[in-house]
Amino acid sequence: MSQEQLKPITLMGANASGKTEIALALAHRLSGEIISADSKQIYKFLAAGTAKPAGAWAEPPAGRAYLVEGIPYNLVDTLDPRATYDAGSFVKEAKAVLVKIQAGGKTPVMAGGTGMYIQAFWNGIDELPPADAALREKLAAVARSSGKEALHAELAAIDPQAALRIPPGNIQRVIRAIEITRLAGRPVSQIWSGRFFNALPVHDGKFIFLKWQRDLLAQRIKRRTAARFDEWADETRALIAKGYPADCPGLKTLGYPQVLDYLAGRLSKPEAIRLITASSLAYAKRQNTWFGRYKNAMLIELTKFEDYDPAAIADRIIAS
RNA sequence: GCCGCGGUAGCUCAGUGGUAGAGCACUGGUCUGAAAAACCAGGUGUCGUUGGUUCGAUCCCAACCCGCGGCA
Repeated sequence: MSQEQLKPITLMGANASGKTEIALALAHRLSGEIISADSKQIYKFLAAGTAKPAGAWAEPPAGRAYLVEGIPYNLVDTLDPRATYDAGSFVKEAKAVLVKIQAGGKTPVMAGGTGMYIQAFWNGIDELPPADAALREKLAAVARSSGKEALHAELAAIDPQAALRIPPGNIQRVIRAIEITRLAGRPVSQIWSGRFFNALPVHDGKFIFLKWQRDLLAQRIKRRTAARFDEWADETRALIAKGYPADCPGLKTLGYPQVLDYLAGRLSKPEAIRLITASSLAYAKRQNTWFGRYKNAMLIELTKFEDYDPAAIADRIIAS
């Protein structure tokens, strides 16, 4: 196996675009292992709701692995839904996995739809203070009592540059900017190096963006949501029965709030499916906007259903 | 058949005698440890149809069409 063949393949695309099947086809052909770049499939017990690839945990002598079609699928099904996860953790873990895969003489295939994680992985992220839940809650309380504008003004007072870049309505980012500035002791705008944004990802290997024509993707999402809804409802009911709070990080995932509303009788099944489909589509739009920036990615456009042939697409990627 | 209510954006609806607006949807975009998150921008229209009154009607009047409810 040459060094060239051990270079990673990064496969990006919106939800329901069929990345998993293509990644598996690639792994079969290249003797590869998959690294999932997905902020929600990382959680245990969220399967139907996150379209987690169906697999099983194996405990071979070589080590514990989640296997899908016999292929190790890394960074899925490992985290408790009560735990938080973030881009920094992903970068650290994914880098370790990448090294491990290559050391084993296999080809890493990174597949996922979480653009921020993929970008953080390739561009790196600046050394920033980690999240401080207590501080965040304090700042959120300020926004609740005095308003978002007041919190934004607080940011403007300590870092006018950052305040210009972040709209007052985006309270999450306002809080994060204040958090960094306070914890680091200097303005966040001076800490941002610009390496994360303002640059195309400096990737190694192949860099692929799988893009469906919108109306076709809408049909795929609609079909998939309806098909797995009952299983999704069972899964969610079981989580609540196990004592997981409805607002824990794992359940703060697209669609679960609607499923919870359905379980509570606040939404009918067709209505829940309609709402979930709509927000999945909105999410797909954001994903495509994100990946669309990557002019250095190989674009695979799917404009009819027949275009989706995982084996053929895998061959095309390998030949590129 | 009669009575009542309604017909305005893709949907649910607000509104005015000077050609119209909200929420959601939709379109484009932003993004540094919550990212399946959190945001920013954009109104896309035969105001059911046809007449009448008026300088001017989406609004007032009449007839008609359609929907819902009630009475027959």
